[in-house]
Amino acid sequence: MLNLYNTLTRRRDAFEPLEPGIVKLYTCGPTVYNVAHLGNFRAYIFEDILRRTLEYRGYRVVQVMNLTDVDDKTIRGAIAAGISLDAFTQQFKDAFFEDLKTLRIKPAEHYPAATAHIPDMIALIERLIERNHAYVADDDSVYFNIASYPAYGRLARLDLSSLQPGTRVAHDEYAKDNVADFALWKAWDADDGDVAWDSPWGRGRPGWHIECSAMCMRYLGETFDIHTGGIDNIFPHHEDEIAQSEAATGKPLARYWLHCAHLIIDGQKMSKSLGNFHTLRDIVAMGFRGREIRYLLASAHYRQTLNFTFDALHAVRSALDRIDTFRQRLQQVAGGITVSQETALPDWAQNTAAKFDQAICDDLNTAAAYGALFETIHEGNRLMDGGRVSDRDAAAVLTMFDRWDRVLAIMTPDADATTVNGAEDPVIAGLLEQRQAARQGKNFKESDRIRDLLRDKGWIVRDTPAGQELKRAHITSDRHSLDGSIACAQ
RNA sequence: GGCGCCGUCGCCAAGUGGCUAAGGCAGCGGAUUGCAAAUCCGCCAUCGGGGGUUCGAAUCCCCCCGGCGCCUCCA
Repeated sequence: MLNLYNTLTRRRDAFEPLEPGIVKLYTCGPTVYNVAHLGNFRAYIFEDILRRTLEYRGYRVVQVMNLTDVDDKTIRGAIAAGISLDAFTQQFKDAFFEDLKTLRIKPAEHYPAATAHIPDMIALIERLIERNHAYVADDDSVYFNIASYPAYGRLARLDLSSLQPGTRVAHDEYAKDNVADFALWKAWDADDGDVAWDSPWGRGRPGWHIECSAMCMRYLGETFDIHTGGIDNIFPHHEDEIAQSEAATGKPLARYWLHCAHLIIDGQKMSKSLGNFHTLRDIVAMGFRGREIRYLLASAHYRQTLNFTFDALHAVRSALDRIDTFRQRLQQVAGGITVSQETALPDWAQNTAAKFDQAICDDLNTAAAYGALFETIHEGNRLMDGGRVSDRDAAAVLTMFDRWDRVLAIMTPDADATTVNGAEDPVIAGLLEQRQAARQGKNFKESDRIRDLLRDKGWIVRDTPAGQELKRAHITSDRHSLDGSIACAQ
């Protein structure tokens, strides 16, 4: 059984899809006015792990992630750049998909763009007007009438009567009947430049929330299973989505609402003014890998504020090394044999296998799942030291790791980071040969000199009973190692 | 002012009423190694502070201290 914490009920609810075997999932995506930052990716990794867990549990998943390509920020950005809205947002859409790959995030089935669904939004707004849930104001904008929807505030647990207007209430929204009413359609104004669509209410553009309602219903139906986003989306975005969708259809929109907590940097909110604002690209440029960042962003439970630090990121590298070393060791013991998932696990792995499943199915407890992973590694190493792991057992554990990795996606090194045979580079191969000869002749001074030389060239060599092994050294530059010193090998 | 979250070993982080408080990183001692590396063995926290409930609390309640978030377009 899979339990998921549902913001709607504020409990961990047993998950059961509407339609057996298939899960319809809507995940709030990026506003493409900028390159996404670490906080955004914390949420997308959470959603990826949710998706992967559902698949792990045997469900087929239909996931929709919207791309918000029209709003105040995208319009402002396009005008500032002097290019069309489409051209402006396209570059960030491209960057977004590249970043998803870097982080091993599985693609969704659909990535609808808001600008491609304006007619759907107009149709939905018309439906709301017909049902008296929306009205055209004097400024030719259309607003949702909150007073017509008594359940408003149910998700965020907000008491409407106590709602105080925040500082960001636009001054120009005087046309609304009620300050809490929100825009479904915004009449064109000069700040919009040439961004506008025709509608029954004149030229204008959609409000923020309506795109998600229109697009989730188009791709997933009027009621679907899971809707996710960052914790900050609970109000107003998701609250408004529920109001306008359910007022239009009379049916519940999504049955499970999951929200991911924020990320902080060194205990502080990530912000440009504090100088701790990082995009994924910034971190990659320092020499860290997507795999490492993914591991770190999934290392805390998704409903817990995650403290991102460079110390922690360095620690990840060592942890991943431990995983890699263990898997290599298992492969050696397995000696090339592979087994199916049905093959019985050795006793020592059955225990942690159960722990892993329990953890991941308990509201996606990735931190505890990592615990099970490392307990397996410890026990496996211990038994392999004693020569008490058969080839078949090693293969079975490798198969289990592969299965776990369908959820975690952190086990395998990047293709360009895998151990390379030194023979591929004649210089390196030559040095290895020289070192081998020196060691055979007990000339350890010379062998140590070559080892240092290799390290300077970016390779770490270690001696094993099977001979020399070469690993690529991993160089990063961040505030803790600005000298570009060599950290652990990848 | 309203609503909500959090404070667990040097760092990251599980655990939310009852086995000796997971796990990773770092550190210390030992085994192993020509030296390293890897691995193993051992060591390394009583849970922000105070009070209360309970046979029993890191886990529930109250107060205080500290940090974070939402309150109309921010994941």
